[in-house]
Amino acid sequence: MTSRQVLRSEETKKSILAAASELFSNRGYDAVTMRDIARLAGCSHTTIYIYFKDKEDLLHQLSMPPVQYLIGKIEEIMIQSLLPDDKLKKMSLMIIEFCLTNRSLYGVFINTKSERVDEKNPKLEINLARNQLFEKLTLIIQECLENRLRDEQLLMYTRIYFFTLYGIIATYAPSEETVKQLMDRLTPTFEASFDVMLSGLRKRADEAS
Amino acid sequence: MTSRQVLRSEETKKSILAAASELFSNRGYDAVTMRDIARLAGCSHTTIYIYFKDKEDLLHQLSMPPVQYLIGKIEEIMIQSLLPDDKLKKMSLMIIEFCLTNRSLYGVFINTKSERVDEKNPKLEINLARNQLFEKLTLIIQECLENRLRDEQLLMYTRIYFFTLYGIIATYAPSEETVKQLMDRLTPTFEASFDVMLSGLRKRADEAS
Amino acid sequence: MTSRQVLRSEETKKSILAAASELFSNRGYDAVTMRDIARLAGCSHTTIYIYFKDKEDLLHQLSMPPVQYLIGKIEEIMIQSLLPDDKLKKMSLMIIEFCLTNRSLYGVFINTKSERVDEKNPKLEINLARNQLFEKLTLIIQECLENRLRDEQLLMYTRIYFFTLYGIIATYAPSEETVKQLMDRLTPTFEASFDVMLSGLRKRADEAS
Amino acid sequence: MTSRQVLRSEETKKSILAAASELFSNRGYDAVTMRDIARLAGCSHTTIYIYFKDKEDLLHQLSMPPVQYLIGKIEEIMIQSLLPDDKLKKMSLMIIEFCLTNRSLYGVFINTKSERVDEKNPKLEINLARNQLFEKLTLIIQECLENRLRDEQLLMYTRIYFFTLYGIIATYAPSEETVKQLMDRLTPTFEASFDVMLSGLRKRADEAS
DNA sequence: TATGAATGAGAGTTCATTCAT
DNA sequence: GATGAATGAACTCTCATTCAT
Repeated sequence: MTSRQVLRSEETKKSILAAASELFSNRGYDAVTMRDIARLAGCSHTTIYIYFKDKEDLLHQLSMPPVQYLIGKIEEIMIQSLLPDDKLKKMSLMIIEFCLTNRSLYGVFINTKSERVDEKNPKLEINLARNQLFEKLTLIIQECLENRLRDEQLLMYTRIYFFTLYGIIATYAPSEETVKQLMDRLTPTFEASFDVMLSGLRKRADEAS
Repeated sequence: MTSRQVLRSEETKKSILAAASELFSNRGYDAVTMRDIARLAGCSHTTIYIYFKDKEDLLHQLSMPPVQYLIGKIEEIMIQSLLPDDKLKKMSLMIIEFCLTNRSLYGVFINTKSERVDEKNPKLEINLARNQLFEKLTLIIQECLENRLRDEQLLMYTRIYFFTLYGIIATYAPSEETVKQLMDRLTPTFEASFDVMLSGLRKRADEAS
Repeated sequence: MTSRQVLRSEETKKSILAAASELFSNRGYDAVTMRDIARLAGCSHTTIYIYFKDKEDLLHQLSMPPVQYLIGKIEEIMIQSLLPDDKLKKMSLMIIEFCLTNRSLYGVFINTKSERVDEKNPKLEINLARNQLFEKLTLIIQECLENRLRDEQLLMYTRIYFFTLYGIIATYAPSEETVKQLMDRLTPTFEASFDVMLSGLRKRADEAS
Repeated sequence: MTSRQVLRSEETKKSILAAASELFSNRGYDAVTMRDIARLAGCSHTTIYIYFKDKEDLLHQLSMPPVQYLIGKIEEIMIQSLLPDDKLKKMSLMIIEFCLTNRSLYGVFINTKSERVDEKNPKLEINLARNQLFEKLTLIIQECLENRLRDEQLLMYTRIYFFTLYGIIATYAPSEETVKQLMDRLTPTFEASFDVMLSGLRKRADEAS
């Protein structure tokens, strides 16, 4: 195989992934057909089967890279010199935007039959990523609350914060508005949510100590 | 029509509803076929069409009664002589328990393509019910915050509270634990969540006024 | 069986026939369901099977009486003291109106796989009736042309006249207008058609003799 | 795509069209199922959907080409140097032969729920074709009657002529004889019909002027 | 590598008909 | 005699997937 061929082959695979990503996001996994993907990718639907075992495999291969990207971004925020509260807000908005951007995938990302959001020992790679994210969230929340929390408290608080975050995502994921529309319209509401959470958590932490 | 026939007819309908409920819960509406339901209900798939116009009608008939029941229960709480905070907590726990009990339907209940959770003018009866619930929530939150809120503030605060509630539900709905197990294990966490939310909302309301 | 029961039984059968007749006429045999018929007849769909072997049997039992009625009417006209031309016109209009009234049945009436419209030796009773009609038509046409025609000529002329008649019926049978609307609107056209045909036939008969 | 593939594809499509044509002709559109067609065509029923959007599309693709062919032939006749009467006869015979050749489709061609045979503003392409034919008929009839007719007269006369033509077609379409047999046996009758019509129309036109 | 052709399984739904009462 | 309950066969159409080139 010449390097030209390799190149072309890789391009085809990329275009399939791009097409699938867009379609899954906009219409949901079930509503998208292999032919839809092929049409948008500019190839035959049979070509998809050269690169991917089946439709599900396509979904799986599709879900990892964006998550990795998100984690990278989150790590960048972690080392920025910002107030903890601002870090948490920035990170939260980023997670929301990410999940709404990858709407159909957010389900895969957040929800793959994991009994508890804090569960270690994940079965799928995707759970690994989710847990990484949960850890980062824990870290920042600890920072925000000035590291006064015991482990079990911290876990609970992170869970509580996570509920709200997940609630936001789950509320707007089925919407048919674009991510931009949603974020433009709702960012103030989201930020208010974070404020409320942080205030509440602080109050409780103060009372507990 | 003899009473025996009536009885048999009612039993068939019930068994169809039971089968549909179970299957929708476990696999989701789309993934379940009419033939699946019939098989589990122990009848021919055509029999379903005697009792239900189509698949969607089955879903609707399935989802309305429990929701009506919930609303009744909530209304009972509303008129009890309790502290506003306790009413809100009781009501919240009840909604969570209800949604986890009717797992597959909670999606229908909360999520039927409604652009906004606060939207008026609903197209389906199910939306009506959801909006009723949202209104009750609004009322109690206003009470909790001593009626100091302007409308737009109140709306935002209710939404924020709703996010957390929905987040809890969405987090544990996919779990395979029984409702009882989940409630026993997590009620303290849920109550902590409500506390945190209320504290946070109060703080913000104080600052705003 | 008491006479009261017999009476009631006959009424049920009649109401089924009436309902079927109306529905077949308006919507066509295939588009009508047994339940449609039962609903209009005011009985259960299973009751139909007491009186009729199946749907087709219903159609057959349905098609004979109106045809008999038509033939009776035609015979009345035959013995009236009218000019032959007027008889022919009256009879023609009557046939058209009849066929449009019994739209779905006219097909059965005129068209049951009969190779030739003049064929003797019919397989079905319905063909018998049609042939009777054809004979009457032949008689009047002979009258109109002053009995000058030889048999083979007469046959051809009747056929030709029949084509026009049948063409009219076949043209307007699929229409969704009511019979009354059609007859009101088109009677002049129909009468002109008869005139044209008669003139033409006379001219040709004159030349031949 | 290799030429072998193209060839095979075309053959499949042809075999589907052939099968559909035969079945529609013999049993009528509604009574034929996609699986019937597939069985006769020697392919899977899903294959049909590769070449045709749905059942109706199949019917349409089936009916258009022959109609176009007929119109072409008619136009050829229009410009030949023949006596008007001979043109009309030739054209009429051609239409009859065409309709009998495409028996099942003649219904589609002539009868697609068109309120009036002279209606302008057609919804389907097939109606367009039929109207074209009606216009040509009108033109020649005007010629035959030496252009003496007013529009409304001409319209009525064309309709009358059309009735006869349609009556002939409708009479012999259900026959199981071959087209050749029918034409051989009946052409004299058909020609006599045209003569009668023309004589009659002329007589009436004379009297009216 | 890539693709058009082709398919089997299966979806929701309808309907004439039979069964049990 | 009459009916509600129930069903099997069949309908059109879709889709993920495989085959042959």
